[in-house]
Amino acid sequence: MINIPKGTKDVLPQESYKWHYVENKVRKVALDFNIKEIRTPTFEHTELFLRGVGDTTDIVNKEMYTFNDKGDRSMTLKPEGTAGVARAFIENSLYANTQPTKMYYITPVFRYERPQAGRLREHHQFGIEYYGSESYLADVEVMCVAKTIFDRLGVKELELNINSIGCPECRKKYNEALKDYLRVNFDKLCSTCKERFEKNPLRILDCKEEGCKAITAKAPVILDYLCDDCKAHHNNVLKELDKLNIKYVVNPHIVRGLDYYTRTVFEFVSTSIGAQGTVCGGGRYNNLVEQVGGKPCPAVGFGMGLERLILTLESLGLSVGEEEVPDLFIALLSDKAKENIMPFTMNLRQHGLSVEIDLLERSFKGQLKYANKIGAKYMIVLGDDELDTNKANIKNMATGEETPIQLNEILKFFNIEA
RNA sequence: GUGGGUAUAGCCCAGUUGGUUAGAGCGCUAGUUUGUGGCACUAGAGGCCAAGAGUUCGACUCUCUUUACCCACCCCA
Repeated sequence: MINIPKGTKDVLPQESYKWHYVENKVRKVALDFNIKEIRTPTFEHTELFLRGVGDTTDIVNKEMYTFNDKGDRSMTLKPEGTAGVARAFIENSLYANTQPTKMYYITPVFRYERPQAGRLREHHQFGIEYYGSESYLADVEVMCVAKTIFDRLGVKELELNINSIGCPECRKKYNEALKDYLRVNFDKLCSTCKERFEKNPLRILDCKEEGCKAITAKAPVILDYLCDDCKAHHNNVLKELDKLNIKYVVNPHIVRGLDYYTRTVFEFVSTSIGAQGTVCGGGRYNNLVEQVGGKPCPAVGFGMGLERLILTLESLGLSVGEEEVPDLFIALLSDKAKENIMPFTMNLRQHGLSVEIDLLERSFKGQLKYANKIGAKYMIVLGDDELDTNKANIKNMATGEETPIQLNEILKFFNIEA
């Protein structure tokens, strides 16, 4: 028996409707914001992620599915959605069009991690990318997209955490201040944080070790070190969120794990789906395009984990949609009916009616049970009487109510033009 | 990579201090007199008890190893 790779999941026929539900919701929200879909390859040159995501991140260092193709090129299954979009943006000269360029994607992403609740080796993200605007309005609109999705799905419990990690200039100053502070307590830091100290001291703020948390609780806050422009940008974002009545928590400790972020970073966090509660994470990445080889172009966006989103809906008892069921089941009662059933059924289907028949040659009673089992909305019995008179009863399976109908008026019954 | 937990029917689970034919519920299939499903009742199919080794007269049960899954750390969506 060959089984499914660790950390991956089958979406079975009886549950795929959940995916259709969230994907449809999310696509409709994108449409309402005039965001267009972009599809990029599942794998890219490894170099793209080294430069885009950043070679000091855990994602790049130890979680990528990297392989050499037959031409000995190093390829990597996308560990996140943004880098590929940035590459496509540059490669297809989308910067030459009228800006901004607003794009969304639904894509699998791959990270070699230890699976646990809400964490998989292959998961799926909905994400949006706004290129070409430096304005705080773009940051706010991006957050509004996420908020709108949650609102329409009925999720009220997510907390929006927001922070600014400034631009490279103010971050430099802050890093110095932070290091000065941490140096005093260096011995008390955990071993991984000691390593982070030189490479990426910001990450220490995100450490979950009690000892480190105690130290960082009183650490200097980056918001106090922002340059005037970054400060103004951040304040404008918050002001705008206030106007929109979007609640948030300014959390100076959130630091995204991808190196491309600048200024705004944010997360929507759920407390109901286990330890991996971040359903949506994003922010601004003004330097990404340049880092992967394009002319500088500001950008902002987010990624949203669809598995975590579905988990959240289910854990909160919210709708995840309904399983698709056939409109009509046709039960057979005679050989003559059997001879006619296929053309009869195909005609209905070709007009867009979802019709099911028995393919196992069951007994009459077995067919009715089957019709019930599959949740058919309506049922008709096709026998010699019906074929001779062209009349049948159409039965509402939920209520048991039967309505006389002409066999050639089934489509009309379902309000479908013949 | 580091911890902890679990592994018996398709699914969720029982299984007595080790004792011979391994159990329930749900689901599945078929019936309850032959043109009407859902409920109820009856019957049936379906298990190398995760794998391997050990202890024992005897192992689903005890020991060890392996594997898989789950949860947490880490990281992140």
